[in-house]
Amino acid sequence: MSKLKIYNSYSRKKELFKSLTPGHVGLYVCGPTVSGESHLGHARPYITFDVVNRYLNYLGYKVRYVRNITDAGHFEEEGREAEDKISKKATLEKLEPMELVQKYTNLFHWAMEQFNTIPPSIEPTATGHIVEQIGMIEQIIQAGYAYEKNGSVYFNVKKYAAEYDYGKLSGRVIDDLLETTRELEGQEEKNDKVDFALWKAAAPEHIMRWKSPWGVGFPGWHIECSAMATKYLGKQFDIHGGGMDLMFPHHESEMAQSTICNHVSPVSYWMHNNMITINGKKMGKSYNNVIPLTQLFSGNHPTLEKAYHPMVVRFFILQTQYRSTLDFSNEALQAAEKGLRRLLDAFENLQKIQCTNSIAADEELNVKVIKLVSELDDFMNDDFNTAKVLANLFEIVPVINGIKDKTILPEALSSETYEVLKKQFKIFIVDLLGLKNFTQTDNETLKGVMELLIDIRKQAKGKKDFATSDKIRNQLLRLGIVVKDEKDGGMSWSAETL
RNA sequence: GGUCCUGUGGCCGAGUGGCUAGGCAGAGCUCUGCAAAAGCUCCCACAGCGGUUCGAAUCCGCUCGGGACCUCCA
Repeated sequence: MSKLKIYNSYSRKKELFKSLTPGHVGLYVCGPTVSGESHLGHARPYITFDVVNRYLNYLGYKVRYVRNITDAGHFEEEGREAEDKISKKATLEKLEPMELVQKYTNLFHWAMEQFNTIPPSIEPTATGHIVEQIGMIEQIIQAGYAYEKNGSVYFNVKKYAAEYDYGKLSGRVIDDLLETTRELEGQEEKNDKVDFALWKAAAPEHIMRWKSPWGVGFPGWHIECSAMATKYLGKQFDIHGGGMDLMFPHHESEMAQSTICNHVSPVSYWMHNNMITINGKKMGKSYNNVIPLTQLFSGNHPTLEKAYHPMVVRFFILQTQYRSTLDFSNEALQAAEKGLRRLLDAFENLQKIQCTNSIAADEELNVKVIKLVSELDDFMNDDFNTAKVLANLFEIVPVINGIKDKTILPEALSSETYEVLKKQFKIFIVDLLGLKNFTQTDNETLKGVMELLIDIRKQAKGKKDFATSDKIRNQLLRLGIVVKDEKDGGMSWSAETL
């Protein structure tokens, strides 16, 4: 079998994965800023790295998965507003900052549950780690790579870049950065425009504020990840994940801070997921084109033709390799919905197939199926190519359906093949891709009612009373319940969970 | 303006130089009381122009288009 390879943004190559501590993996993923509601774009990294987490577990690693909650608030362009995003919104909504943060944290957790993501092992908050952040800043100052100005502390990027490879991760050249013509306010404090804040002095109206050796203020954006990753994963850890848009300046700066404090480059493998686009443009608040998750699930948004179940969204995201952009459209989401339903139906039908013959009657088909299944691991090992995994699963779907419809004899495949099929389908669909049925069939009352209706319909059909049987089917359809006549005279039903 | 990425059939998307990706939609057929579902078949595309090669969607160059980052951003 192949071995896991991960595309490392730092080297821009796929590299064989080797964990620092045998049997263990440290995984850090940049979490949400809880100053507002999560949108579709945010869903991608959390679903992507959920699969990474699941797969590493499947490979037998004990994973410590750390994903932070940024609740301290970053600044609007430094100095421009003299208050951070969270405190500003709090005033508008007449809420306590922590009340606001709590609200969006809860909403985020709810959405993650809807997506069937496994919670991280540790979910540290920025506000809970002010002490560690201050400690790190002090170390950087002592090492001579930061300076204090009017109660704020800045990182000396030029000095760092002279000795280390600042810019390599994001493919940036310091000289180019210096030439950037963009004029920002509040830059005059910095010795150099490429320097970034480690600590910012808080203006009087700034609500979120902490005491520090440099006065009352709040931490810079990048330092929280350095502090929390170091605290929970150590000076060096295996994988750091996040969206591509965080590569610069966030991850670049994070790497610089950690390198100075810990005397070693912190991360073995940097992983970055690509963006979700809408009409070709990145979904982001600056573009005013975001679709909040609550609205995506409810369908209550001008661009949405209908509601999309979280499982459909998850499937939609996994149908693409995580390093490619993924374009949102109603058409694409609806295609995903149909595809997912077909896959899950086949998965369910697979469980029902019974077969005991040890020799496959159709050797060619048997070999083909075994090949398709055995490739699944290779695809995951190739930088988590869930798109290819799904493609192979879909290639097996007609075989399963054919057996169910008796156009293919169950004996075509050997019992051993069925065992492998059932086992691997369960592992990949349920355990690794985290997909689950999104139709409702476990409500006991509904079940009872449906049993009755199906019984009546069967009787009607038996008497060729098609008016009655069609009435039942059509009325139920209007309620979102689909009744299907099976080949053997039986009837099945499924209902939307909405 | 700088740096980087990208352009695949009606839509979404895999693609390691040679072999049908896959999903959805569309057409036909089979099954069915009719549907739905399912199965089979068809639609065999790689922005354009050059080049390298026995052979290129895949490598190189140019042109055109799209995007990301350089500022908060998943």
